[in-house]
Amino acid sequence: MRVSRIQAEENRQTVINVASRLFREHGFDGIGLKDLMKGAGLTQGAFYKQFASKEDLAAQASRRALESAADRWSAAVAAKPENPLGAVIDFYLSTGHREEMMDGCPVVALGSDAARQGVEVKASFEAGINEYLEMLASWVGEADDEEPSAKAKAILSMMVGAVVLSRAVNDEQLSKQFLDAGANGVLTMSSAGNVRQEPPQ
Amino acid sequence: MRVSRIQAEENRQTVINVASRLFREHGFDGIGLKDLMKGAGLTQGAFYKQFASKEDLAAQASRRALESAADRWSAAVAAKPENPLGAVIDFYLSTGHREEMMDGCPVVALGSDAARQGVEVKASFEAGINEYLEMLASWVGEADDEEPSAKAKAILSMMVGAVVLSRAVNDEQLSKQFLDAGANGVLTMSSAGNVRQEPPQ
DNA sequence: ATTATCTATAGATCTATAGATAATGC
DNA sequence: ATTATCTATAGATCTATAGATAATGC
Repeated sequence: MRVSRIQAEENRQTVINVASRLFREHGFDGIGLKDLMKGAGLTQGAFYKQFASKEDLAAQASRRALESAADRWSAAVAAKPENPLGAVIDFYLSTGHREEMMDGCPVVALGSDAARQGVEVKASFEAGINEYLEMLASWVGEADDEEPSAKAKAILSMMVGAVVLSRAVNDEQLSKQFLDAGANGVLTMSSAGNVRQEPPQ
Repeated sequence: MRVSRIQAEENRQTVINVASRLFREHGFDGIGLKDLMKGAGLTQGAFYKQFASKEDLAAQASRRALESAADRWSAAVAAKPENPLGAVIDFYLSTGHREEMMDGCPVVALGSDAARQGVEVKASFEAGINEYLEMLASWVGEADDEEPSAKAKAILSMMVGAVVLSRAVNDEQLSKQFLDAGANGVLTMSSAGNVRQEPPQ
């Protein structure tokens, strides 16, 4: 029954990977420890030797999900380095991304739920969101702006909102229009002038 | 024990109103029938004479939540009719809205979860989202555009995403920046030229 | 007579813990 | 000897149903 330390650590990583997908698919409250462990080929009894609590796993799975999402951005850019923003928009605001909740952006899949979680889960989201922002800011560089990432924040907001909205409606046409309007909106924003960081007025 | 039909219908409405707030606060899976009914001053036993299932209540509570959110937009506009978009931005992208999940926009509070629900819940969201879009489109009117609401969809996406992101992070400064960058981004979008509806390229 | 709501409960599931087992690691 | 995982279970909670009760509505 006992496995080597190396195998045990590998099992732990598998649980985190599986949870990062199943939480996105079903929500933090939509799946139990039994099914999470089963997805990793283990039984629920092994859970508390690996994690302190379900919330602990939620935080680690969120971190893993955000990391893998940022990797996907990087991969898209690597395949089309002459137009990084276009490359990311192409898949992020696609019907493919809309359909694959389990492998898609965790901010879209779990953003509303993250608001109700503790500081550990939010820290995982914050780290991933900052990675997104760094990439975006480097692609939509603003010349001499006191807050260089304001435009990046507006763009990320539009991207996240567009996919959330596209998933929340039945009407396929309306859903697709959110993705397309979002894509064009991001391009409009990226070529627009400075976006101030301070409150309006 | 039995109450009049009028009282019974009133109780039903109270349950829907309570649920529309408690679902936003805790998520669809984060609160049970017992507590939902308790919030309306009833016991869980009365539930199935009022609703077919928990999902049925979720659909009706979602509809109610979206209606009340649209009413709030209207109220903000009525108080400042010379600048309707500014009036809505002022409260939607405020720290006040960020904090009050229970009375805030249900697309932000439950958008990620709505993607996992059935057609009835999504129909409730779709109806409310279309109301939002109609209002926005009338304020950012595009002259002669084949898809008059593309800009409205981009703006709504940015608004929703900005509040989702502002709630998903711990860092108060970063959180506030999403709201402010979103507000300025909406203004940039609203004064920008036409936003096409078709996919980019 | 009908019925809105109540108490009680069935049956499933949830998180977390306890003790057994069998392999690792010293 | 230690420990990673297993089976089993405690105790709480979940959705949904059943039958009792007491008031309405005919």
